[in-house]
Amino acid sequence: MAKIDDVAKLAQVSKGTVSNVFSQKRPTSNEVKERVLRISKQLNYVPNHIARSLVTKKTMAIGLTIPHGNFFFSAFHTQFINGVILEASYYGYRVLLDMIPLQKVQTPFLSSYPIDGAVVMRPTTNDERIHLMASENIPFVTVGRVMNPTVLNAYSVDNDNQAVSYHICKYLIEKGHRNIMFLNANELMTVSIDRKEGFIKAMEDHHLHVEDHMIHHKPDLSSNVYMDYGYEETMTTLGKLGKGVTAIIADDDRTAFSALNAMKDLNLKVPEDVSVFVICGDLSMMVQSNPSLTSMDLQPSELGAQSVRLLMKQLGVLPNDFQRNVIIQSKIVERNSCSTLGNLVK
Amino acid sequence: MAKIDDVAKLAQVSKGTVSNVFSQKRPTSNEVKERVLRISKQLNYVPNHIARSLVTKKTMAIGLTIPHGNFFFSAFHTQFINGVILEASYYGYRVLLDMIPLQKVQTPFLSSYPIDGAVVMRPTTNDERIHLMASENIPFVTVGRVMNPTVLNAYSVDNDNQAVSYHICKYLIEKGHRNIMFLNANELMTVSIDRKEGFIKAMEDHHLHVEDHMIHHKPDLSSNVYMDYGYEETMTTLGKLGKGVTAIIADDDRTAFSALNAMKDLNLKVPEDVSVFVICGDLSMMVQSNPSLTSMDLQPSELGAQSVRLLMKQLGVLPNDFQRNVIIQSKIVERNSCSTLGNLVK
DNA sequence: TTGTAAGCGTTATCAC
DNA sequence: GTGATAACGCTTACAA
Repeated sequence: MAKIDDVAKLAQVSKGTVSNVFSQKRPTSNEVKERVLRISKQLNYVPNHIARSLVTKKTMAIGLTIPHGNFFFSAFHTQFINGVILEASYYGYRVLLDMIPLQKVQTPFLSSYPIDGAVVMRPTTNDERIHLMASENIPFVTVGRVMNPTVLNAYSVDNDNQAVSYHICKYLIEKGHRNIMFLNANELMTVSIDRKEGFIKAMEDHHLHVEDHMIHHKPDLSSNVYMDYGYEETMTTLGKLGKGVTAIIADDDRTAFSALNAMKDLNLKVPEDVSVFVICGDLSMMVQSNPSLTSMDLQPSELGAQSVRLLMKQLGVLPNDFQRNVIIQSKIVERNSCSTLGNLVK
Repeated sequence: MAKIDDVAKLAQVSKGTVSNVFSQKRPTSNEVKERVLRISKQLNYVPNHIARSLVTKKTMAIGLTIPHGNFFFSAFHTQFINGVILEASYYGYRVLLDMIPLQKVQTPFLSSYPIDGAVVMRPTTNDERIHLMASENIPFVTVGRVMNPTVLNAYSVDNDNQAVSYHICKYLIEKGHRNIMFLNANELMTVSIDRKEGFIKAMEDHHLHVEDHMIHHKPDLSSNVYMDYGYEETMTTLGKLGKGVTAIIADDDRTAFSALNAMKDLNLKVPEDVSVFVICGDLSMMVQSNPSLTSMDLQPSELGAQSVRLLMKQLGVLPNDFQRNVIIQSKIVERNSCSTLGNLVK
């Protein structure tokens, strides 16, 4: 591999000049620039990324921490990651996929973490990854509200999750539903807390009582019913217990799918018997199912892009306006899975 | 951030010794090791990854090239990526998510690529990413057979795709089906070529004629019917054209889902009227659908792990036995979506 | 087993 | 606008 000295020698300039041609941190005359570039191509030279990093102290990479373990991407994750990669590459940044190491890192591998910043997906209450970032002084942006008591003023992007569930609930109430089952995300995730609040608030604002059977939480990843979440809840609440639920709000497409299957087994029709609302699903799955699923679009790829932009502000790549929290708009996309209840009696 | 010199000074050893304690490339006395480690912890010192890379010429990162653009992960991808990350972290390697840059890299960002090797997912015929790797001399492993005419002897992991479709087809034929529709992957992917051959071979081995309506290919990513693949094909072939298909083989869970929807709209029952076989789907989706879906398990996470292991052999991390191609076993998982045809008449 | 010192390939500083 | 030269923080012969 050709080095900067080789190019400098052949182009008859100093290595400082060659450096400037590539980094564009200082102007160079066109004549010299052209010659350097020509020689570089000829020698197949490109600056060594590592050597550059050593002196600039920038790795030009950001970490993307995703939930670890036996984890499955939903449509939300996929689109989010797409947004991150695209936006990062726009600023010349690479994306390092990043999990919390399951076992402790072995000493021979131990070293500093070669990223300039990180995007932390879906923090939990008192998230250990966030502690790590904060203590290592790595700039980071979370997707979802941070609730670590020791970490204040974190940068984050998020939907207004309280509003999300509030509006969904309101939407259903206005269609005449008053017995709504909410299949919420995992209890530890900050989003689920906000959404629960929004749900309750909407109910109370409409003078409806929130009963126990109305709110469920997705079990832990490690749980063996994790993949089935939505099925049992639907079977039990709508079937065995006969709670008279007329509408279901599902946390994601997978959950909706499970609920839909349960209703098929219960011989319940959507939306005639039960309305279904999906919070953030895979477009194709929602459009293709029959009926197509009414949903709340959380704009995951926009969340991804904005989280990178917020990171760039911390890194000084973008001018920092010190706005620490970005809220991404969400909006209801009406399809055919929610119906108006005929008899609007109380 | 503390540096190696700070630790050396405080521990009253040379920096070479400190280096050895962390890299474990040379033995150190327990007494010294313990002292160095203690001081390091005290100063919060860890070796600088970049500086180490500069001299060792290893970045301890591998690239994972995924299809770019408006792309959606199927269950296959998710599990595959899980396998890669887990196995890579086992050897102390990090994973750089890697897409072909959509626009040409701008000069100020131009530099060498900081990875030691790469895993290339699902190569196409004459894949440009593979050309890039080969010309840059970056060790790589493909997942799926390489068909670039200029790239010989590439390392790859794969299922025996010809056998995969052969066995599926044979399985269905032995259940009495002779009019089978195969919703294959994209035509440009090497897997689809192999699978098509296997399908045809199985048909011919059983003296069945392969007709035009039997083999379809997933459209290009850019196509606006990409997400719907399976729906139209099913509607047209089983509905409008009335070709008398009794079994469908779907390339992935999404495709199966579309086909299932089409059949619902056509008032066709699975498996009574039509049998459905999924090549590699999301477990939960297959188990939860009604009926649960019979499928071929391709072991995606094992593919991921093995691809990393093959890379490690090229990088000298693992002893190299020069076996360039690893075949991962696949096996049929019978569930309830395939039925035996009653009348086994020709 | 440990210390010494020469790199690794850049960029940054300071002259000119 | 360009050239010399000292960092950047580590590993690795080689010597002891």
